[in-house]
Amino acid sequence: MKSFEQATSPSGDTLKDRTLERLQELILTGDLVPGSKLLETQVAAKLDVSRATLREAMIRLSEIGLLVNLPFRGSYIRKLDRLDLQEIYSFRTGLEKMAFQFCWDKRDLISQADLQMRNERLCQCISDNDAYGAIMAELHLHNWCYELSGHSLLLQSWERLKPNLQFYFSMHQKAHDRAGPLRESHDEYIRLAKGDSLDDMLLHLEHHMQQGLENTLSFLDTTS
Amino acid sequence: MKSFEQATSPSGDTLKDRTLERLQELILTGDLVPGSKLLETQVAAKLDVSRATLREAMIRLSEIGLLVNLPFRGSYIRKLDRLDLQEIYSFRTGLEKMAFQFCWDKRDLISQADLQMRNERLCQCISDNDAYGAIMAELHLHNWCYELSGHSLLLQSWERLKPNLQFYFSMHQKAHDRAGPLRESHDEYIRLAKGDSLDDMLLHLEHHMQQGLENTLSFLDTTS
DNA sequence: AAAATAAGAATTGTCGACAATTCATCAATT
DNA sequence: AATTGATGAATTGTCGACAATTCTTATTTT
Repeated sequence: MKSFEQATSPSGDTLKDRTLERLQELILTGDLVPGSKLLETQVAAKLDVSRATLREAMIRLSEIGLLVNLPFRGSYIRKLDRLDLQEIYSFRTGLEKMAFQFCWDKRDLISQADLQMRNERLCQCISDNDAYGAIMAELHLHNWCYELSGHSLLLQSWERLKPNLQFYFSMHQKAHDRAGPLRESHDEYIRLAKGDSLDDMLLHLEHHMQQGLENTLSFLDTTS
Repeated sequence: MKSFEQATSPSGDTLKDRTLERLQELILTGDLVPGSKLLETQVAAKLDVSRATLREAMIRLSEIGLLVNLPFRGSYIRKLDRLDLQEIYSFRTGLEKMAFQFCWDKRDLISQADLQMRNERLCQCISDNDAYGAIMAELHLHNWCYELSGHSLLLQSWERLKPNLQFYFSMHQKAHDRAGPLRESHDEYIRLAKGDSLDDMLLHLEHHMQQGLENTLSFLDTTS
């Protein structure tokens, strides 16, 4: 018997899953203010689902880290401070280095063309001044190495981390309306990812991520 | 206002959490056979909780990977094959390498003494032929670098991965009643972890993990 | 006036019941 | 005989109500 198909997209057709996505969207777009408390009855009514269903969705969001649940005291929208961001970025760096190590020998012409396409989509969004699209395109670009690695645990970890990045990017963008964390700094990334030296790629990753972090960190002094 | 205290031990005093722990224990001890289906009504009755409470616990176990949930079709106890184990070990290797990179400069006499103690506890269990205790002691030993790293995302990832290891060790031990994956092979690990060369430690980690994997993989041919 | 205490309201945790979907059985068709 | 299709049972998904806990506010005490 074939073992269970890992659902490539965990967004099933169950109401709980759709609720999860909608709530996540509400958080990511900033409709729900970081630090504020989520009243289950209220949110359930807003999303037109029962509390039980909402709670099942909230558990997953807590696991991801977008929500902080205190037993009997409620769930709060995650607040990101400078330290949290540093953690996210350093962890992301480590994950992506792993991903490149695993995917390195699996690269071929098809996957390289795929990478190229993702980059072009990103550049297009930047040209169009489409900040939100650019964020998504950048994340999709970075998805490449995880998908290619064929390492489900690694991909899973990245998928869990990604919403946190998206969350911060949205916050950041909302606070300072021009898109911050983006630029054409991916040229080198692409070049090395197609190149022959894994070590160079890994080294560049550290630099690339560090720069991305500093580039975004310099703003975070709005609220303590 | 102080931001939310990350609960150091997520095992809160809520029934859902206790249920999670008990169900996890049932899986880890092998009372529930891998691949078998979990009937919610049945398990809920067995644990003497409502189905809603059980379901909330099961969601978390699905996230960890001990359960596989198929919408409308049920939840199954995870089945580990050779490939899964390889993934777990390679991911674990990457995580622990990250952990040592982060904790390296934080080592001091106190933490080194702590490491020593954990190793001695492991050796004690091995001497006593306490297989289960040795498994726990080994995991606790490896916890050291994650705790010391002070990196919550990293620690979290490890905590999520750990039950899968525990799961396999128990399966393994149940299938071949002598304790398999353990030995005094941690001497070198300890020595290098206390030493001066991070590179040597990282290199040894690859070796240490690879050996641990091979040591356990050689059995897995009981059921396809 | 400040701190401690106690009722009441509000909110989260838990439960049992109903709805939607899948699974098992068996008859009908080719 | 094998495949298809329908019917009923079993199981999961979803809901609304009750119980336990926390928060608020008023009252008392020092």
